[in-house]
Parts: sequence; C-alpha cells; structure tokens
Amino acid sequence: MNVVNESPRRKELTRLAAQLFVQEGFDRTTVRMLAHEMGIKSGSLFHHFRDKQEILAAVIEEGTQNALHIARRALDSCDSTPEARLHAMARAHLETLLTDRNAHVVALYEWRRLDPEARDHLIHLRDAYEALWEQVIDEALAAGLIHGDRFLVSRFVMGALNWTVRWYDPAGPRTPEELAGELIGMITAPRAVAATPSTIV
Amino acid sequence: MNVVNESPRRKELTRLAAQLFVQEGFDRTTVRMLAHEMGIKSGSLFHHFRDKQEILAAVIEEGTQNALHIARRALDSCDSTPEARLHAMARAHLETLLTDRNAHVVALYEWRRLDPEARDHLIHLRDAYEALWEQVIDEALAAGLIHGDRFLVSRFVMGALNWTVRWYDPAGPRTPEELAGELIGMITAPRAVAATPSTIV
DNA sequence: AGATCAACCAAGCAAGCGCTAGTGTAAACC
DNA sequence: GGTTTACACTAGCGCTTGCTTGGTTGATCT
Repeated sequence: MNVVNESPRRKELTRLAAQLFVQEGFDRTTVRMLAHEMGIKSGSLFHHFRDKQEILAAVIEEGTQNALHIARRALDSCDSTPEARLHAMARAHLETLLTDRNAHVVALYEWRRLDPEARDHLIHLRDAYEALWEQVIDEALAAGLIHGDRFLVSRFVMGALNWTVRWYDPAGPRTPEELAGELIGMITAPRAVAATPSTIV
Repeated sequence: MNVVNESPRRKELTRLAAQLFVQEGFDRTTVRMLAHEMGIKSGSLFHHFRDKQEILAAVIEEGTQNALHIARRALDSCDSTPEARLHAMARAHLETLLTDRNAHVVALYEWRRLDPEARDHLIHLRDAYEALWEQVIDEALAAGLIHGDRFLVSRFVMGALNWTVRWYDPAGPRTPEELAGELIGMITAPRAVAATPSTIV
C-alpha cells in the first residue's frame, strides 16, 4: 500500500519531521506526533514512509546531500589559493548548519539510531563530504599554511565546526563568514614572519 | 521505600547504566534492561533510584565531577607557563574522555533528556569546568600564545576536543598526550623564534 | 464512463513501557 | 531478642508505542 518515491509531499513531510526530531529527539517523537504536525492521522503516515526508521534516513540524507552540493559550489566559485579554499569550505559548512540546521542536528545526534542498512548507504554520502575537506586540508598543509598531522587536523577542524550547533545563535552578532575567518585565523600560522615583528598586545 | 543516598552499590549501578546508555541510548534503554545488566529484577531498581531520570542524572554528575577533579589536579601539578597549562588542560580532558568514556558520551548525547531540575543542578558543575578552560585560554591570549576572540577560541577548542569521542580509538597508536600536543601546536602561533625552540616531539 | 491511483481516515492489535504494591529475608542495631 | 533497615522479589496496572487493516475520497487518465 505504501510508496517509497520522491514526491514533493514527502519532501515537505521530511522537513517537518526534522524539526520535530530536533525538538524531541528521534525516540521520543511518536508517529502520532509526526502525523499531527503534518496535519494527517498516524495511519496515513505509512503511505509515505515504510516505517519510522525511513523518516529518519530521509531527514539525514536530505541534509547531507545539501551540504555536499553547497560545499562543491563554494569550492568552484572561490579563489584557488589554499587559504581561500579553506575559508570557503568553513563558511559553506557553517552556512549549511544555519540554513539546514534541523537536518544537521539530527544527523549529528541521531546517527546511531539508523539501522545498519540505512547507515551503510548514508556513510558513503558522508565520506564524500569529508573527502572534500581532507583534500582542501592537504593543499593547505602542502602550502605550509597549517602544520600537523593530516588526519588529526581535519578531525579537529570538523569537531570545532560541528560543535557550533551547540552554541551558535544565528540571531547573534556574528555571521558565518566571520566565524569561518576566526577559525581559519586560529589555525593558520602567520605565514611570513619576515616583515613587522608580530606585536604583543 | 526507596532511597537517594550515595551507597557504593549505587555507584556500581551508575557505572553499568552509563555503559548501557552509550550502547542503546537513554530512551531505548528500558528499566528491565538496566535491571538485567545489574543482576536484579526491574522492580528492585527503584530501591536505588527514584525513577529512570535519576539514573541519567547520576551518570552525568559522576562523569562531570571526575572531569573537574582531574582538570584541577592537572593544573595544580604542571608548569605555570601558559603553554604548559593549556597543554595540561587538553591532556586532562582527553584522558577523562578515555578513562570515563561512557559517562561523557552520555553527557554529550543525552543532556537534553534531563528534566529541568536535574539540568539546573548539573549546569553549574559544567560551568565550573568550562570556567577553568576560559581562564587558561585568557592567560594564553594575554601571553600572545594564541590570538582571536576569547569566546570563540574556547568554543572551537572544546568542540575539537569533544568531537574526539567520535573517532578516537584508545587502542590506536596515539596517546592523549600526543593528541593534546597536536591540538595545542595547531592553534598556537610559533611564538618568539628567538631562543631554543622548545620542541614537543 | 469506467478504471486507476495517490492520499487519507477510523479502529484497533500486540507488545512493551515506567512504575507501584505488597511481601520475604538476612544482616545490623538497641 | 525484638525491631529496624537494606535489598531483593513477584505480579501486574494503566498507558503508549509502532504499525496494520480495510475502506473512502476526489482527481486524473483512457
């Protein structure tokens, strides 16, 4: 009776589900709550999704696909210097967290609630995204812009960025652009120390 | 009938609960699973804890108290240079994540499942811990060891460290000591190129 | 005009949930 | 030696859970 297609209605339902999953957590969100939020009865939900698990998978897939597209576009349309590319990736990441916040919070917090099949599928998407990061970080390392272990640097940077969902307030004074600048500034060595002696304020 | 004291039996139960909460998540962990893991029947559980919520609060409190003690001891017994203090805090944090991993994963993932009263109490503990960090970071900023916004730097550093629970493998080749060194090395500008470069190999 | 189909609903099942009530028992205390 | 206390048990209540079933509706297609 149920369908697994990509109807526009399903997309809208996925967006609403993401919001509820963030508010309540996946386990505490009942199918009745989901249905109510969508303006239908709980039984009707299973016309659009095979089961509750599939809703979670849909939310996370949507968010990760978006992040991947935005990151690729950001890399395509920025300067080719290692610093510019690093900055572009950080800003893209933060902007995704902002515009698509719900889906990403769900991906970060509820990843472990996915059943193995869904996880297998989504892990490839995530790997593709993280590969972009490692590539940009490799370039920065090769250019001497940052130092350290390739693996560790990328993990530390991703951690710092993902942690922002805990404290960043989009209504606050700081733009994603500024945040990205601060982070990149923090980890990049002041390249040529040659000129003015770095002032100690 | 039930008690709320600090018996040693209760501590052991708390440790077991932390493990189950990590494996299954708080919501999916039933009181019957908890009781089974503890070798008793589900009814007996409520002799030690008022309700399921209290078990979660006990787990998180235990972990945070430990982190606080370890951090304070680390600061007391290290050199007083800003760099040494920064390093000591990072290492202490990573060691806590290692030795008390379950409790901290629960604190990070299940914080929002706490009811308001428990959260109010635990938030003071967490604030005390984060205050230590901000103090050390202030010193490092004042010494010119790192630059940037005080608030942002501490958030970025905490993010990078807490994210380690996702990928760090205690059985792997890297010690917490090395990890701390890499992170501090990444964010500290190569200070005065003057004297002997105090190498941290 | 008849057939198809997506989208919904009302009703409810079987299982599992947190938690309570009342009881038993061995050790500790006065 | 009687009372209390700590810890465990059995049994089950009242409720919620994810999901199924069988059926209705209105639009679209042929």
